Amino acid sequence: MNECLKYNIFQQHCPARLFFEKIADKWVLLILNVLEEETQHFNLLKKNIQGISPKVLSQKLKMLERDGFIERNIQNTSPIRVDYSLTSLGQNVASMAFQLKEWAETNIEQVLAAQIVYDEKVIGQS
Amino acid sequence: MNECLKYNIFQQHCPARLFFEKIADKWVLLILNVLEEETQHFNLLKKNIQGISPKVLSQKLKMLERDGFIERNIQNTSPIRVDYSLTSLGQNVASMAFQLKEWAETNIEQVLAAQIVYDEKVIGQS
DNA sequence: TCAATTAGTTACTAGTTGGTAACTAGTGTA
DNA sequence: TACACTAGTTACCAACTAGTAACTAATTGA
Repeated sequence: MNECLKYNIFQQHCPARLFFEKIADKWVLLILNVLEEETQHFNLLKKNIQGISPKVLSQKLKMLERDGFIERNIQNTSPIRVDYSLTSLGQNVASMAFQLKEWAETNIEQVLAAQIVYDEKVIGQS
Repeated sequence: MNECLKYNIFQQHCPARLFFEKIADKWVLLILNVLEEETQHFNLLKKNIQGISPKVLSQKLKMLERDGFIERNIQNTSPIRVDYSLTSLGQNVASMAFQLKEWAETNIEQVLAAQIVYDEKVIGQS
């Protein structure tokens, strides 16, 4: 292990590892991607991230707020509206989440092609 | 939804979404981080990624190979050794995984500080 | 008064993930 | 012969994660 680094994600109980595991999560990265585009309120997030349940969305938003990634702003409109926006800390991670999204969308065909090649090879072996 | 994009991770059954969910995984991102540094064989990976079991490591490596991210090279040494290395496709994702690792290790203290602030606020409210 | 919209919460359940420990199988060495 | 090292695999079980559906609570407008 590297003695120079105080934090090391390869060490099982390192705080950085625990945190890394928390952001290496599909819902978290999807939420950050949506917020990277613009501030959104609860129902808008739910609508934009197809398949997320209000329970999970609520849980993840709470976690992201606690970690200092997003801000929760209650708007005095009626009916009441709660806006979620990225903090500067959150923007850093969100930009990485965005890179991952862009990469996935533009390279998925290469991945699908690789899968076909692999599957044919496996069938040939059996 | 954006009509110009063929693939969109926000759509629940889009291949890009399924793939995005697959790489948004702690073990996958940890493996890619280790391989980003250098080619490794099975037991070395297991040793470097503290806490991973041979079962999970084997499953994830198979998946990564199928997706075209890593190459599995059997060395004719004795005892036999299997080297895992990144493909050019894998290097792209690995570099993003590396950014995430670096970010986690350098910013974890800010996150821990934010958690303390949040927890104190919540206790104050109750 | 009743429906609709906001933002969630709750209880129950189903599904997925991962840990443990023991095992296979091939090769080399004491 | 027996152990060690390579690379996994397997079965069983525990724990976590997430889906469903119904519910709370406040406000507004018909």
